[in-house]
Amino acid sequence: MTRVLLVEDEPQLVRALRINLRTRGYEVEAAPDGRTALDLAARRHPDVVVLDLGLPDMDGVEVIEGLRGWLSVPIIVLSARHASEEKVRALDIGADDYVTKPFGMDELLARLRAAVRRAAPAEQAAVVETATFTVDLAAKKVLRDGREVRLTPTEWNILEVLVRNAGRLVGQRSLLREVWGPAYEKETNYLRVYLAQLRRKLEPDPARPRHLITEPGMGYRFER
Amino acid sequence: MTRVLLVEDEPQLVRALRINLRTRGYEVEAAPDGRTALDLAARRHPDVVVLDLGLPDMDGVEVIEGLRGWLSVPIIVLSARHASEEKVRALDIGADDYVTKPFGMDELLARLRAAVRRAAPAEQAAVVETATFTVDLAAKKVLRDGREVRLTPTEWNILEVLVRNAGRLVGQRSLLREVWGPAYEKETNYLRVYLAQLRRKLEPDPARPRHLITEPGMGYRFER
DNA sequence: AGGCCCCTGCCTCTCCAGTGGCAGCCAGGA
DNA sequence: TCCTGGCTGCCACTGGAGAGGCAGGGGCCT
Repeated sequence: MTRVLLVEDEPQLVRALRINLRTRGYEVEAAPDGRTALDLAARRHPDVVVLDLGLPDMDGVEVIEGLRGWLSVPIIVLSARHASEEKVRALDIGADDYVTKPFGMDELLARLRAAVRRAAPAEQAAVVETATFTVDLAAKKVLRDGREVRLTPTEWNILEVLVRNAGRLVGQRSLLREVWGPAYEKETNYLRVYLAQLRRKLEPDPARPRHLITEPGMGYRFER
Repeated sequence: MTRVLLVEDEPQLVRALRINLRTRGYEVEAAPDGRTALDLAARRHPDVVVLDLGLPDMDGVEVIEGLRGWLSVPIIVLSARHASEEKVRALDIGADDYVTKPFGMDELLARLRAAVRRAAPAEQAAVVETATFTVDLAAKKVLRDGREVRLTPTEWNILEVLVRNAGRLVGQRSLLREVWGPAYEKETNYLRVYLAQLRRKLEPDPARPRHLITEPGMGYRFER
């Protein structure tokens, strides 16, 4: 199911959108202000963000910037402002679409579908194999020697981020941000504990990891 | 360079868009009708398509359908029709954005940038090669003779700054500022130590560096 | 009530960052 | 010709940050 993060402060509009999205099979998380939005984005990992630029606590531009850099999902901006500079600014700092109020519900939904469709192909390659274990990203399963390995939610989240960036280094901060949220960027000890657990469950020789590799001082890397 | 396929039958609009796109560094292919558009798309493989729905020979919807299925680049639709059903239809059969005429040139260009940006990551190849080693900026890896070279965080930061400015001189102050921060602009001895370490790890003959070159009294330069 | 997961605290160990000392090279001046 | 000063490269050393291992408690969900 597609998760939508709806950032909007007008209750009626939230209500209307929520109903429309729900009936079309979307899961909706609503945030009435920027702070809540950033928090929810970190904790719930939406597939797409619908963002009103006129929020009570922060400038919409700040919200976009707060999301971009670590979240790559599409952002569709809603705004009452028709001015060209506003649109250009929002699009250039990372928004994917800009819809001016008042808007037709049908059009917004179509733009949402288009944005989600374009973002989708990125999640291909749902199965990644190594010499000792197999990760099925879609099914959320890990097999080792034909047997299923049980991972806790946190363990799975970490493994998922690393596998999606297979071969690339993932910095400690970005890993912490993706799994625990922006407030935990400095808790590097969490990583040590959970990487050790993952290695115990997955590596043939946990003392000499071949797939879940530490880059001292920088981060971690998954190698197949 | 980004190649734009511009499908539009009004000569003035083609002219205006062509000039605007050219000056911004895009390569422009123009097609006045649907048949030409499909033909050009097949032969020239554009990176993005700007498509007017009102064409003399075919319905714009057919053009979108003719492109989609084998071409995955973004399609931005231009149209004089504001009706909601039109937009929904175009977006649902594969368009990525829908801009109604008359439109602001700035806005169209911003939407174009957003569409290209979203499609881009697939073809990024942040890899720089020299005769003796290879730097992969995205994966944060350095290969030498097929083997991976381990760099410490500081070593990597320095190498990254130099490689991103390949061929250009990087002043001692700016290098210190980028790696250690503004407070360290005078600690030129740091550079001597770490450049020596990098040369030992990467240069074929560290005593006679070919890629990490000192410009006495000025700074350092990376040459491939 | 029980189980399990998340997080913490402690210990050990590795190794990187930064320091200081010294030698080589070059250019300019005595 | 020799000396000197500035810049660079090389090496050894040390403090400390960061990494892993282990054990245990608190809290949430079932």
